[in-house]
Amino acid sequence: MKPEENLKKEILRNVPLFSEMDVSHLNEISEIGRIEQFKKNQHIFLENDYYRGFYIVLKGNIKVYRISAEGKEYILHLRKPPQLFADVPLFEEGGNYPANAQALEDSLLLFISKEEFAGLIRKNPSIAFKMLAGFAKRMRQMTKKMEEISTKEVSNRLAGFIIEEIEKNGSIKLKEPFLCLTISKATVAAYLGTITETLSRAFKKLQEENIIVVNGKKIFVKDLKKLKQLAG
Amino acid sequence: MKPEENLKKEILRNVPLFSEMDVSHLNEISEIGRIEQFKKNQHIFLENDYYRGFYIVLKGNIKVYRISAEGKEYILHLRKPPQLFADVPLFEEGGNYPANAQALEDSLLLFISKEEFAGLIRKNPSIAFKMLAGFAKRMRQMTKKMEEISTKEVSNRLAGFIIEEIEKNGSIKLKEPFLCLTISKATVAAYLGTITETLSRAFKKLQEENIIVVNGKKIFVKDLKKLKQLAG
DNA sequence: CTGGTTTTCTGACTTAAGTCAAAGTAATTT
DNA sequence: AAATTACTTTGACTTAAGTCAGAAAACCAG
Repeated sequence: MKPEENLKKEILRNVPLFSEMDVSHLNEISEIGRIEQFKKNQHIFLENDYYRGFYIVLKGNIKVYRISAEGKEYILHLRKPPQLFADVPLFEEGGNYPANAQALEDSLLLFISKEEFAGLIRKNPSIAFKMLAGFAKRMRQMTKKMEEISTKEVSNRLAGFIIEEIEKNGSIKLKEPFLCLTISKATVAAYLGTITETLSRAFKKLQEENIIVVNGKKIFVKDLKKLKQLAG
Repeated sequence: MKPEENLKKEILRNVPLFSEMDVSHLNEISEIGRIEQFKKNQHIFLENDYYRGFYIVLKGNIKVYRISAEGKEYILHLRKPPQLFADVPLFEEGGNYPANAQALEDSLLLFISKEEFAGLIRKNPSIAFKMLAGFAKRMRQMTKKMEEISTKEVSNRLAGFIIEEIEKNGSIKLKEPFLCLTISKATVAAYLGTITETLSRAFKKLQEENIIVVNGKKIFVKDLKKLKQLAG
């Protein structure tokens, strides 16, 4: 078996959508999915491309974004293993991708075509419920983010972002939580709905208040309590 | 049959979730749902209340909102017939309502308990797919709104809101589209992620540019092309 | 290592939108 | 209809965050 195959099975087990499947089912999913490699900065699809199916991130980091009429980039999601993206259009009328997707680093994706997925869900209708749970969770996250963008200012949103990240990497439990950005600060800015200059000043502000220490791409949390307070 | 019963059946036929059900199924849904009346300003549920089930709007207007730590109201959704609300928590772990819901006018709702719904979906698994389609549509709307809030300014968001409303009431096809607000401008402001003063100025701006004419709660669209352009 | 590119930061300035206070208008009650 | 209340608009002011331009730092390829 190719080394990729092991990674594929390993990750599939962690995809919430497939988490309760037994081995034979996982093998089946593994069969219908096609592994695709993308170099850093390479696009996976563009807005308005014909919708072929969705992706599961096996390795790397993907940004899904749109460009506004005025040319401003707006980042809809950042996706790491074992997350899905472009799964929403599976259940929509229109036949095109509604946004752009680009690899932020060399990435490995599992592509599942809409036709294959239709077959899979026909055989395992319980996947529909998994999907509903996944959608529900994301809607919750989205409403939270929407609320944040319209009621909080940038430094508060940054505080929230840092907390999310140290929760994900588990270091929130340590005495000094930390995080190492795998994406550029310009990307973080667009994700928080702002621009690099403003983000830079927000980082400075948090540093001046002795809440964090920034060293290039590394961020050390000095005062988690205050950080949480800011994030609200 | 009570007059409410007719309204109930009539509306249920229009709920996308139930749209393709045959009469016997609709009757069944009608059976399990309980009609509830709410006076203007009355609350349907509050944040952190125990989650009992979801609602279908038969008549009236409902706002689902949250209050931020600083006391700012943020409106998540405005719901009219035949829309659903509080359906997302059906598929989530936590057992509480994640927001507040309040009637903006005297309203009639159909309440469906989570237990009854679980039974319904067991008998008609196809409802899960309807639900997925509904969630997908809403996620699309939410991403659109999020993008708008973080990239456009208030007058553009207002333009978008007016277009949505005249699309919904059908008057967009007329020579002079119009809309009659059923909610206060303070509510519109909170829905657009801003405050009354700023909204008032945005209305003024659109009027000064001869795009709309505002007369109390009535808004007449004079220049749909420009309005669409602003909305982007 | 070095020259060049990209990314990030800083400062000066502008602007959209928030705050506060007050006046004006509309709606409701008695 | 008068009075009370709620909603909306206006004006003066403040502020968060965007723009533009340039400096500094980090990253990479030859």
